[in-house]
Amino acid sequence: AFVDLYNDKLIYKDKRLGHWDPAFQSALSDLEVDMIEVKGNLWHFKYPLTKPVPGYDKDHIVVATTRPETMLGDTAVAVHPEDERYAALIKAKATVRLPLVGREIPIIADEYSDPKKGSGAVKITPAHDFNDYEVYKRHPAIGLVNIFDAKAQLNENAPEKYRGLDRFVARKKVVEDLEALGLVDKIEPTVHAVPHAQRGNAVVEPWLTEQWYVNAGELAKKAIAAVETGKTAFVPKNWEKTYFEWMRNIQPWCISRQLWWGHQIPAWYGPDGKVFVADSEEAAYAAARKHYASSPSPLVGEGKGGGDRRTSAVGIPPTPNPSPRGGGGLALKRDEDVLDTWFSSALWPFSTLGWPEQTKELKRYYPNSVLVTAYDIIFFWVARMMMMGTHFMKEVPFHEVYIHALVLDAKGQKMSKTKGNVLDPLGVIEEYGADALRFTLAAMAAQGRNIRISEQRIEGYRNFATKLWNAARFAEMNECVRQKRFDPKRAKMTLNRWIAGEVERTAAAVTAGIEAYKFNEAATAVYEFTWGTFCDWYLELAKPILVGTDEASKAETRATTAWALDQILKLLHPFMPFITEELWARLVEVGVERENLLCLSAWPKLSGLANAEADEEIGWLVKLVSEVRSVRSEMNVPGGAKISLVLVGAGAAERTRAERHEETIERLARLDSISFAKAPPKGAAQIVLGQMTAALPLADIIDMGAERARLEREVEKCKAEIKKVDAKLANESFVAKAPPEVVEENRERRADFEETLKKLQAALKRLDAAT
RNA sequence: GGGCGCGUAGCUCAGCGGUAGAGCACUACCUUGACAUGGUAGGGGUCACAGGUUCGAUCCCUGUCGCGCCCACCA
Repeated sequence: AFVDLYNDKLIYKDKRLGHWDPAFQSALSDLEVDMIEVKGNLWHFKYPLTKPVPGYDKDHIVVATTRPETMLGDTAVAVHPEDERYAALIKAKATVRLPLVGREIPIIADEYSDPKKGSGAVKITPAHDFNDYEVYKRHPAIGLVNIFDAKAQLNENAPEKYRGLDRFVARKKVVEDLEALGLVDKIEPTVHAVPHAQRGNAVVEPWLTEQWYVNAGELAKKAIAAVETGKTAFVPKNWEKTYFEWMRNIQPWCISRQLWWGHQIPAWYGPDGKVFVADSEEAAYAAARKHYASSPSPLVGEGKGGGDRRTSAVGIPPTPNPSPRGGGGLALKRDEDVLDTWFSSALWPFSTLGWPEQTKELKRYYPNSVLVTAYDIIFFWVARMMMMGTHFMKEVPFHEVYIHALVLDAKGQKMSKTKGNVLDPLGVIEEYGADALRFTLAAMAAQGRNIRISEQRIEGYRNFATKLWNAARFAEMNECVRQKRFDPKRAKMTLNRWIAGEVERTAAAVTAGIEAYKFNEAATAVYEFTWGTFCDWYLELAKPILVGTDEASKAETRATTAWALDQILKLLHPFMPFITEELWARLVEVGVERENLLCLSAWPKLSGLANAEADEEIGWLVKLVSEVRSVRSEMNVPGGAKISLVLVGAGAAERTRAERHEETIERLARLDSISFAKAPPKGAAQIVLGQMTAALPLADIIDMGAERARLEREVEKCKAEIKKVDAKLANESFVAKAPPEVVEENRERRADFEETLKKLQAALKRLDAAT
């Protein structure tokens, strides 16, 4: 890949400023720099003009810096071309005498200087500042003076008295010397971010080095287009902004590293420094021999090879050439640097599949469907895979990039080995189980947001696992065993029809959540169903049947329970693989054997199970039981007190339902009996349920004053709701402009509240009559 | 300095142009036959603030304040 890119002129060697770690004497990039806020000063220095300038009333120009020692390497002072304060200086082509050094340097006009900052004049040190280097490239005439050696000590380009000094020692000395000369205008304290090398913590120094670069700007074009045209899509989509932001401002990618591990760069240098990039040393020699045969004999000697880039600027002794090779006295020297690890990582989507051979695997698995990763790796890896993939394979490496959350510590800090705030997953698993941890991560994986790990949530989901285990145990105890060829569509009982429909809805929600990478929605759907629907209602409603004597109903309910539990295990398996697999096996210790492990079983695809009648009937049942429980609790009916329920105004359907589920209702609402009547008995608590009023005769148990207060509260709530809806409906523009179904919905809502209100008022009246 | 994002119940967080939700915590009751790692019922929110768009804003837009992350060497 390196050779190909080189031949396409997309890899080149360039001398540029780079981050330099003086402690390790190597060029830095990527991950290796930390910005640290540091207290420092902003020193304002006066640079004297070499001669007075007409139209400019001072004899000097003020520049400011946070790194005074760099002034020894200044080669210009820049002002903004439109800055009127300095127009005369530009017009006169004025120069200043660089203090301490004596060099005469020009005042130039460049857009880089910002008239609003400091004095509006900025010193230019092209060899030691990135921005200044850019200025230098626009004004090459000013030249460039490198004043540091590889250890960031002052070199021979600095005045003699500073040579050999460490940069920070020199900083103090320069300031002192300028003060002695009266050239310090002022000193302002400041706080600024200073890049530190992560290993060793040395302040990084911008330093001229020769490195290998990839023309990332060129490669980025196709990678940008691929995302623009949707060939590759980010999930969630907002990460595309980040991707574009980076790709459109991409800098040449420095790929050489001064490390002794890694892929060595396949470049060999002839004695005159001519570079031969080739797949192998043999090929490099062949190319070199060919080259030198047709051109004048190469210089023989040392120090001109490409491997001595560090010596070109400062005095590190050149490495001796390795032993000559290939005969004929021609000796090539291989570049000592290695490739940035991200270079080979960028090739990963296809190099792992046998590329450049056109293998079966490459054909089948490139492009990939989805890359799953975290956002902190978009720059380093995703973007580069996109560049290399679109370049070498002419096709994106993957169609989707799912950016998942980062797991942060309890304080919301990114976990890092360096900081030592890493939560050990093994410890969590030891305490709560791997399933609980996994479920927690899924449940908290809302898109576009990080996860702050919460031990309480993990504990909650551990409890959920226990709940599931106990539900399975209940099923086992009640002989709910798997039936071969069981079809929930053929269930006759409303309860079983209902749960089948609920399973179908849940399966659809879980599937949709997973497919959209909304794992929290999927996890929540299966959690709510399992606990809130299956355990809290279905199993409770099934109990009377399971302990009853109707064998046909019992059989159907057992089979349905076993089936529903199997569906739960399947839906839950991606989130809780261990407990579900275990239960999958245990549930068939008696009964029909499994065809497969759970992890190899088909994902539920259900349809046609929903049944509106069943939904309505069970919904009614749930409501009735809940309301009775609520009144019992609010009225402080003692737990042991058995009371009876009188249904007033029940229609035929309600009567049938009440009779069919009599035992269930009695059990769940803790009732003695259920009866029907035209009017409620005296001294009863009354519950309005649609057309029907449910009365609980409690005269001798509870305080009727409390009942009156409870009903009045209900009335108030009802009135408040009606008032809200009325306000809406009275608004002409609402009725005219809102969608008709919304208006209709509100009318219905109003009618429902009105109905309930009437019934409540009637109930109150009866209460009054009774007391 | 540039970019991205977040302020919703006490806490941790979902959600969303038209009835404000979960878990934990809290209160009361319940050792009922799967489960006290449980059950039942409840209390608790001007959805940061201010404007704007809209019939209607927690949700969309703008601004302010507070917080976080990423990128950027320092005049």
